[in-house]
This record gives sequence, C-alpha cells and structure tokens, in this order.
Amino acid sequence: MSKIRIYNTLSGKKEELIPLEPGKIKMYVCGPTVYNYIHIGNGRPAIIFDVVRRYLTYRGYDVTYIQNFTDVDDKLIKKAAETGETVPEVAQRFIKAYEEDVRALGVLQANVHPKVTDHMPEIIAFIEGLIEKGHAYAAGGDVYFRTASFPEYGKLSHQHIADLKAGARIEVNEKKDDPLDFVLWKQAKPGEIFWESPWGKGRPGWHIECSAMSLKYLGETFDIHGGGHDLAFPHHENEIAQSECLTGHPMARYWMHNGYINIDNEKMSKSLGNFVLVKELRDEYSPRALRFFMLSAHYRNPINFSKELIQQAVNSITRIDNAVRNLKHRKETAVDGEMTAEERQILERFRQTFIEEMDNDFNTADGITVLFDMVRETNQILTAPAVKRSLIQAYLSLFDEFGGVLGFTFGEAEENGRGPSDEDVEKLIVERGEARKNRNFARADEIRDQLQQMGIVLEDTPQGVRWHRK
RNA sequence: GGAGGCAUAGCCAAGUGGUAAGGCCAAGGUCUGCAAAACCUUUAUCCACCGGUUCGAAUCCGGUUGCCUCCUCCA
Repeated sequence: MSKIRIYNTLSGKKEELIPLEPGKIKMYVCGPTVYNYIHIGNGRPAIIFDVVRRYLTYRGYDVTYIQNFTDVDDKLIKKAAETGETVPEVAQRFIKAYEEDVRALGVLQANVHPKVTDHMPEIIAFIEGLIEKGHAYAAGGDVYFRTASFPEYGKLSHQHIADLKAGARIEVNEKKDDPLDFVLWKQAKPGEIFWESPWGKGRPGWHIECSAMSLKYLGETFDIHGGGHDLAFPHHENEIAQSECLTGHPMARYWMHNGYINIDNEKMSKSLGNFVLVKELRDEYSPRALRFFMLSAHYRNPINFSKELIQQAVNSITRIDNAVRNLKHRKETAVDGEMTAEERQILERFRQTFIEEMDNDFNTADGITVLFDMVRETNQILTAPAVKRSLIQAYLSLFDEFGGVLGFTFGEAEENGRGPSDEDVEKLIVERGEARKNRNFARADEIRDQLQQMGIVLEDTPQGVRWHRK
C-alpha cells in the first residue's frame, strides 16, 4: 500500500505523513470569525479539511479534529454595534448559520468546536507564560509578543524578518517596541465587551486563541494544522511564534493551506465585497454540487467560481447518481452467482487506485476520476441481459465506500419534502403500463409528462420502469 | 521592494522525465412506440513563448510574457 504524502507549507515539499503517535492523528483547523454568513470561499477549507479528516479515518487513523469559533473580535464588536445585539448574540446567531451551511455541504462536526470566550483562563495563562519567559511585554493595557525574541519567525511563510520590516504596510502603533510585534491582549475601549486580566479589562488578540486552544485539546505538538492560504501569514506564523516560545516544541508537524476561490480571477473576500454566500447558493443549486465543484480540483490550486461551473458539477454528479440508481434498479432482477476472480480483481484495482490518488496529497480530482471509471465499468456491465447480484452489490458498496470518503451519498433523491407519494407514483406507472400495452401512447405520454411536472422522471428499461425524483 | 503560485482541448481539470486521465458541452451511430438512461465512435501530433539539459520534457534548468496571492482584517 502506498504512503500518505502531504504538502507541508513549512518545508515547501510533499512529505510522508508520519503521525506523532502511531495510529493517531491530531488536527486543528482555523474556523470562522462568526460575524457574518459564510461565502463559498469560507466553505472551501470546511470541505477540504473535512475530506482530509474523512480520508485519514478511512485509512485507519483515529483522528481528533478540532475547529474553533472566533466569537469575539473587532468585527463582532462592530457588527453588534450596528445591529444592536450583544457580541454573544451576534456570535450565537452566526455560529448557528455556519453550522447550517456547513452541514448542508456535507461537513461532519469536529470533535470539539472550542470558542474563544470559553477559554479566557487558558488564554490569560498562556500570555502570562510568554511574559515570564521574556517573549511578551505589557504596554498601556495591551500585551504584545516580542517578535525579535523568536529567531525562527518567518519560517512558515518563508519571509525574512528584515524583508517584513521593509514592507510598507505595517501598522503603526506607539505602544509597540517593534512594528512586527503583535498583540496578545487588547485593552477594552469604554463600552466594549471585556474580560478581567492581570493587565486590566480587555480581550484576546486574534492569534493567541488558536495557540491556547490547540494546546489544551491537542497538546504541545500535534500532527496537522490547516487553514486558508491567506492565514499562513501572519496568523499561523504568529501562532507558531507564541506556541513554540511557550512550550519549546514544534507546534504542528504538517501545515496545510488551501487555495482560494476566485471570482473573475480575483480573490473572493468579505472585504472586497465580491462574495457569494453559501446560504444563497444553496437555494439555487444542490449543496452536493458545490461540494463536488470544490473537490474537482486540487485543494491547493485556486478555483474560479461561476454558475456555469456549478452547473457542470451538477451534470457531472448526475452521471454518478444515474449509475448508482441503475445498479440499484437492476439488483431487483439480478441473478445468483459468485463473482469471478477477474471481477474481484477489477474492483480491487479501483480501490487501490483511489487510495493511491488520495494518498498523493489528497488528490480528490483523481479520486473522482476513479468514480467515473467505475461508472463506465458498471454501465457496461449493465448492458448485459443478466447480471449477478453479488457483482452489483460489490459495486454499490464501493460507491458507498468512496462516497463516504468524499462526503457524498450517490443515487438518492435529496430531501425536498415535495412531490407525490411513492404510492401515487406507482399507481400512475401501472396505469401508464396498461396504456402502453394497449398501444395508447398518447395517454402513456400524457402520464409521463404529468409525472415529469411533479418532478418524477420515468425511464423504461427491459427490466421494467425505473423512476426517480428529480 | 521581498516571498510564493499559476498558464494543458469550446468549458473545467489531472498528470510533474518515457511519449496527453477524467468530467461537462457538441456531433454521428445503437437501443426505444417516442423518450430517458446507457453503450459505441469522433473532438489537443500537442501542454503560454524562447532557448538549454537529456536517448527522451507538458514535466528538469535559464529567460520572456500574462495573470493571481501574501507581506494589513481576510478561508
């Protein structure tokens, strides 16, 4: 069996995945700041790392998956001021919205979704530790990390401190000793939400939460840290600085970053305003198509968003759905018999290929190709007048197996709660059958059209009428 | 100015040294009462451009052009 290889931002290379503890993977993925609905760009890491997690589980690892919620920060405070809600109310509202969006996209819950506001003691203790070790300093109610105290600063994003200093866009702040220093604790302005701390009333800086919470749930060193490409600097760089200065150990072994979703070749972002909300897109397209769209390219490559491409994904996934539906239909009239050695071998080859492709830095595009190869194979098998039940079942199981890894269920109508009952459909199909027997095709077609209107698709096959909900 | 990425058919997209996967779209054929689904066939002598290394390069090296991202909150 091949070995799992992950592209590690830290080294800039694909590396073999060697877990810290045999058989176990601990991973942490940066979650959303919950001040708004998520756009599909935010959906990408949710889906990508969900697949990473599912795949590692599939490969036999016991995966602990942590994804945080940033539930207090400047943007939440601003939002609360706009809507008249409290900060916790804003957070709660958008955590709920996030969960709904992401569930629709087929993303499994993390083992823990820690919130910043539930971890103030851990965060404060973390900052105190950094101050004790000389890596941080209090200044006028704020606390800053002393970047110069960590010689390796820049190792993740491959930036040199000198170059960063030369950059023209560093925030000017008189309280900082050095422009590259970043805030660990931020003094509350009058009227702002605050927590008591040794440095007065305030709230945590953005980066410290991930360091404190990953330490709590995963320990000093864990296996995989994931997030969007734009988080590599400064967010992840700062996390590394904080964590490694406190513990003296590497924070994470493999750093994974997904590429962006672009619109017209430009980054989609809340700040640019060119975003498309998952919430809105869900009304127009099946969420499975969105997920399929994201998995049809490699996670590190940028992908362009357009409705045309989502439609391509809809069409593509329909082909797989049809194949699975057709297999299920033929199972009813299948014959007994064992699979031949050759048939077993073909099935096993599909599995091997799927694993090889996914082992290669989670190449979901090639993983999906295996599904299409299976579609062709099964469709060809079904052209025979008699097909063995054992063979059909084996393929259905394999579709389930790979679907489970990628987060899809194939061949089942999505819940929409509309349309006629199965009984009513069957009744009309019987009536149509009578009409066809009497060669009353006008009536038969009328019934088919009628069902079509109700979202029911009829297909006549040598094995009887096959139907499904659209 | 510094760091990095991308450029493959009408659209999307793998492949990263051994002679171009897969999907969508399109065309023709088969099956069908007609459809649908499906099957078969067709669709890049070529992977932005120029040079180099090699028996051999879309894949490695150098250069050119174009586009994108990060260095600021951002998935």
